[in-house]
Amino acid sequence: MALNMSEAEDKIAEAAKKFALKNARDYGTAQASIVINKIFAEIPDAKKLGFKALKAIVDRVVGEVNSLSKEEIEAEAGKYVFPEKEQREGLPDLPWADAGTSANTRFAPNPSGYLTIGHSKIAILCDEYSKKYPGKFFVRFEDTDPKTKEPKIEAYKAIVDDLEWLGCKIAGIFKQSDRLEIYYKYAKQLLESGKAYVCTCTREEMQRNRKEGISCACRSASAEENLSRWEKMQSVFKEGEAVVRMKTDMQHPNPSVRDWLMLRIIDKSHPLTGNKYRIWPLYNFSVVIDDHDMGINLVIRGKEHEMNSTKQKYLYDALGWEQPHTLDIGILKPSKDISHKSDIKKAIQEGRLTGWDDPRAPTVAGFRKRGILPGAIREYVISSGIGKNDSYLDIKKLEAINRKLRADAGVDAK
RNA sequence: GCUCCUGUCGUCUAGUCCGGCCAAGGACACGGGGCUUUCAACCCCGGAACUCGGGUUCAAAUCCCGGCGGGAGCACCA
Repeated sequence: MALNMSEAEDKIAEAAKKFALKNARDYGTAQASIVINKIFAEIPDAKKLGFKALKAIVDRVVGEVNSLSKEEIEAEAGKYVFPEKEQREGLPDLPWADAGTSANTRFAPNPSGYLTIGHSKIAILCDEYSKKYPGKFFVRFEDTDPKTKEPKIEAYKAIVDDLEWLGCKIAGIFKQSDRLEIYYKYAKQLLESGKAYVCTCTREEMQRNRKEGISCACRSASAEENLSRWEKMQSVFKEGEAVVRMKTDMQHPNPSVRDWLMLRIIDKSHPLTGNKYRIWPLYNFSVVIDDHDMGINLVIRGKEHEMNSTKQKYLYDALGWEQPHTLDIGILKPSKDISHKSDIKKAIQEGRLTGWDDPRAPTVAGFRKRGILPGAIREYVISSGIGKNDSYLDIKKLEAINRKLRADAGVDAK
């Protein structure tokens, strides 16, 4: 038998000995199945040999190794070098990216308050990826609802300050309230091409139709009619009397996808534009226009937006644009009792916190006052990854990272 | 209810796409020891997990089916 041993078999027997020694050293006795796995993983030729033949070799070698004394195993194993496990550094690679990819990202807050730790996770991830794949990171204020989400003037600056403190490299700052003419241009284009229509049904009728998958008469109106109705939206129609809808699929399983709303009339003064405009875009419409306009190819957002991709796909197709790549991220919540911006607002009102920058507040401003370094927040965010599971902030871990960073920087040196 | 997403140590996670270098790695927390006048920090050591049940395979955290748990969306909000 020994005379017929091929070169491959020698190689395998040698590898088996090496793995068996390591296995015996680490766990007391070597196990054949573990050794076989390692051989399959490291020696491609092993498959050619066939499982039975391989097992015979491994069984023999494992038997020999297990008959050795502890000292002998230790000595023999010491002759080999076993690589340490590798730990990935930083953020994972983008599966679709290659060496020349540049990632253009955006952080799109509503200017209604200060940045929480949850927001900063998204912002830092955007910034990090636009650095990892050199591209641009934009800030875009989504302030298109002066009624239910009234923008706060101070917030525009406070948010930018927080982002800069966090070390984000901002390539440009946009406000959607500056961009209404652009949205109108595309709305008209869509109306002309029959991809969208002005709907004058009442809110109740529309809700019922969507729920039941029924197309209303507005849907089949001519382009001329739609354009004329669009003009009337500027002044004749009252708030709630007409909206612009995207033509999607009235039979879509999710009723909210069925001919979703693109623009509506709001007769309330906007803190930035006053009464200049009264037709305001809805989120899904303005987002698509802006992302395309700004050359965004990587959208990083909270996973609650995941469903919006389905809606937006119709718009991208209608305009002939390519949908950007997306990363839907699990929400990083400050703690069990304070998990949302509104909880912080409430705590301030009730006097439990002195303000958004209270050192106990889970806001960027609060952490700053508390002595947390921006680098610590970034490192924490990066270590928490891009998974879709929600998680609570592990404050002890953040503080541990912070301690280490402060020591490295000599901040607390005596 | 419908549509979609998700489930790894106490916690946050790596690994899952492409099965085998995983009897599952790291960090924080915890326990023990060291150092220090004490505490903290720091150093060393240790315990600690693949949601469950089937299937495929020589081999499953990884693939397939089902159950259970968690989350999101179903706005003229973003």
